[in-house]
Amino acid sequence: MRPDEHPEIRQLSLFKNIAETSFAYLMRGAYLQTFPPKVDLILEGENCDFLYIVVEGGVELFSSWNGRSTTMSVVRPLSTFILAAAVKDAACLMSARTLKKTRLILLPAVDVRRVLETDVAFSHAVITELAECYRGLVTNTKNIKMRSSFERLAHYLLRRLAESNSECIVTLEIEKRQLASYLGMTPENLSRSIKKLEAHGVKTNGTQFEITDVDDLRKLVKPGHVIGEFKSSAQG
Amino acid sequence: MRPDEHPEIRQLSLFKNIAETSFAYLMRGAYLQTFPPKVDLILEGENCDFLYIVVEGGVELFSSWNGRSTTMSVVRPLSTFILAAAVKDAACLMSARTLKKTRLILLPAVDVRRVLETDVAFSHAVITELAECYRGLVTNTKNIKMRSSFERLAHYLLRRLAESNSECIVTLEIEKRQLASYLGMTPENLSRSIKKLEAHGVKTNGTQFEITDVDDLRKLVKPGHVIGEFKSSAQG
DNA sequence: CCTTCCATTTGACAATTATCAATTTCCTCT
DNA sequence: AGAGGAAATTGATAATTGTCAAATGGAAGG
Repeated sequence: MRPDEHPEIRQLSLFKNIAETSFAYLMRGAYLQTFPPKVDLILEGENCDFLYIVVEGGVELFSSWNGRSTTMSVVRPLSTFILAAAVKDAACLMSARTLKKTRLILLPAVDVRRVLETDVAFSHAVITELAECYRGLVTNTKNIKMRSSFERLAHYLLRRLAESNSECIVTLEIEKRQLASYLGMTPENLSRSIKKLEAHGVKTNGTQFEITDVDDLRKLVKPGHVIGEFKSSAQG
Repeated sequence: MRPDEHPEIRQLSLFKNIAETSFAYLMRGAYLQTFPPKVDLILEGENCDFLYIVVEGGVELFSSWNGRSTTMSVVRPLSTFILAAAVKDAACLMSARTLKKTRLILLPAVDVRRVLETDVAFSHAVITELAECYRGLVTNTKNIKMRSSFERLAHYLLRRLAESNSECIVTLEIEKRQLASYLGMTPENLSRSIKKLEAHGVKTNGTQFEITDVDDLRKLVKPGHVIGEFKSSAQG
């Protein structure tokens, strides 16, 4: 891939401060590839050969066991995923599939580990990234263990609202059954929870959510204090 | 603290390969301190001033929200905790308290970040450590989301059995209510689950568990394939 | 040795969440 | 536009998990 093909990825926190030669080295071995929707990219248990960058589209990280399956995270542009496995040269703990048509950059994990050895700035960026992924997951785990599914939905909406430009509109960017899986509930119960939200200042219409009474939602979520900062996603 | 006072900590993967001067620098600012049981060490939300090393005893990492509380991890000697917050100079996402009389080494987080800037070997060790913590938490999250509380208990026992020297004996090193919280269930339900285990090749006596039929347990846990590697704990 | 306290256990019950089946709605493809 | 298929919703029911209260047991301290 030509390094200048997607100049925006140079701005990723992982690459922003690394040496030009390091970046060029990484780009030399990089693929740019476009995948259709619902394509499996990674099967958990397999060794991790690439660090992935989502340039366009979206990728779902999920896990399956014994007939069950759960969405761990949804990765949007521009971000990387499966960094932890790539640097450790270890088996992936999550599977990955495209949500829709998706453009990805694949960096060979060997190259990543190689640059890690030579570029201190890259090491530091990886440390920061991993620490953020870890802390995102900590918040996630706290959510799952301490909040009910209804509260998790409310929390999710507030988080999305904080990320959005709008004062009161949140538009889901994933299907509801994937949201349900991410939140650790069934699609049926998500449906019922969404209905219950109407009693708490949220009007819904398909994938659109209008928060008419933020304070009411906040009463459910009780953010700020400790548990859930409004950012982070965790996709190491 | 005298660097030679606890030579074993030099063998921690975090410090094993760092320069002598780096290690000495870290030790120069280090405290060695002994705490009684049930002492609060960290309150989540507060900024993180130290990287902690458990030399003796045990520390519980937990989180509280809205009257609820959950054990996130139990840290045993010799390990560090709260690394992610320390390197990021960020607020702690978990609280910490001693389980029993505990001897800790406190490394000022500023010193840790300082050495990070100068010692490449330390950077690499931190990367590995953070990646492992992250992956531990991923496994944890998968457990909580895909297994029932009874299955989580069975999984926990097998994990502890794998760590132990014994062929068939597992001795709990934490109180049952803490185990319950760690596993995401109530003490009452843990009690009932332990009883249910007797039908699956486990004899119990207080904190002692004798696994008389490992295969039966394995049938419940279905390990190996993907979900749960038998190590890791996650205490970034 | 006894007392006291607290963890654990047990039982009854309630709340939450999942499952199954049947529609309905929405999206895509022709 | 219409048909087909998948997603979402709804209702009924079951399973899991949590809550409350009481009884038991074990460990620490006098």
